[in-house]
Amino acid sequence: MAQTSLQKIFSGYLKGGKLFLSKDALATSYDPSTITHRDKQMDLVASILAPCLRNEKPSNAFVYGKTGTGKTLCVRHVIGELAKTAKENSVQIKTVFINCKMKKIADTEYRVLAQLCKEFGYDVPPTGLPTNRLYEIFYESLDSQKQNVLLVLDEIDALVTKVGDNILYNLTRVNQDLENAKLTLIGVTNDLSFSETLDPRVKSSLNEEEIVFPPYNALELRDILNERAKLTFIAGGVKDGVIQKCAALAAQEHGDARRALDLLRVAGEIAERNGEQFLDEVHVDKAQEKINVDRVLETVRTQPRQSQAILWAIANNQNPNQTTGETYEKYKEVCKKRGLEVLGPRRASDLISELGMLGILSVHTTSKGRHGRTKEISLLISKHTTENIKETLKKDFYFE
DNA sequence: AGTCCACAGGAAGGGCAGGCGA
DNA sequence: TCGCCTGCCCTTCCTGTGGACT
Repeated sequence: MAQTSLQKIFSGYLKGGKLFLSKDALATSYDPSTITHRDKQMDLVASILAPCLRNEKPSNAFVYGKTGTGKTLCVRHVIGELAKTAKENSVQIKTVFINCKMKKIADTEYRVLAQLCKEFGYDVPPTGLPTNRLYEIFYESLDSQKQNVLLVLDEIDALVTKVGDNILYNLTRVNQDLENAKLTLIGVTNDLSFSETLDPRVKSSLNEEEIVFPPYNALELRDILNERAKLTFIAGGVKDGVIQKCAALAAQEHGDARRALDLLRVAGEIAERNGEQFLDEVHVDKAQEKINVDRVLETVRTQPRQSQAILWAIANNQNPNQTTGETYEKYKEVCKKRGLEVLGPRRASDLISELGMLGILSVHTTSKGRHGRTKEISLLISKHTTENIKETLKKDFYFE
């Protein structure tokens, strides 16, 4: 029985019209040959980094812009072109990209340094050495040959929030001790007020140049989508209005191009799965809903058990506006039933705040006068998504 | 204006795991 | 083997706080 239904799916898939030419152009990793609506920013990055080609040290720079505004893509693109030109002219340039949000890879001072050492061919243990020793290894390897090193720290705000700006202070000072190499830092962040939080000494040396990437507007997003859609879908596969709708929805979410491309891809996949010949606006609506649910479910799945227990307690409480104390009591019951260890109220309060930061809960601190000060907690997701979460926690993690 | 509640949230530190070097 | 280092999760202790109540 199951076999025939599987075969039905496969033969239906084969018989159905082919909608996609290739999905590559909608992938996050795709590097287009030309980047639309970012000429000004790319020129600026290029002119800042150009001194490399004369073996001079470029200024350190900060790149600001919200998610999906093309910061990382443009920086990578410019550096790629720079490396090509350097190679043609026999100039020695090394570029290192580090994403500071990569958990367990580059989210602490030690790990960033370990990653840097690795880039220069020195394998250091994932933990154990004093940080000073790592700095020494890094400086030695960096200075081992005459070269201009461009170090791009993507999502630099995540690193500084977590471990402070000590590491940036040390990295901006490193050139004083180098004889052969020159190190240039390029910080990429989506927090526009990030530099305000830095130590003034770090700020002045790191913030020598600033490039701001404004959000894309709906028209710009439409151009980007049109270009990518041509490479992705068969001619005539996308109905009128689809691109506009994706662009408009993404423009509402602070002009996020990544979001727009995701919408288009998921909409295409939904249409293809239904065996349809065209992609229309209904598929975009479905894609929007699916992306939202998937995002939340993925977040919930990857949370630690204790956070899941708290979420379970909140999702199963009839009261739409719960307090910290109330939530904590329910959470204790859940732990008892599930045989989990019960965390202290202090830690539980932090976990509730973290769920708030993830956009799953709405958490507001309010004062109820005589009745104290507390957090007001409610679910920030739709009823449909909440049911999905409950189902997932029940099925995958045996909550009941 | 002062009191009081129910926490918020910062600081310090404990305990554990993983690892290095002598 | 031991002392030391780091990261991580957590507890304990403490001070601070907004606003209803007196």
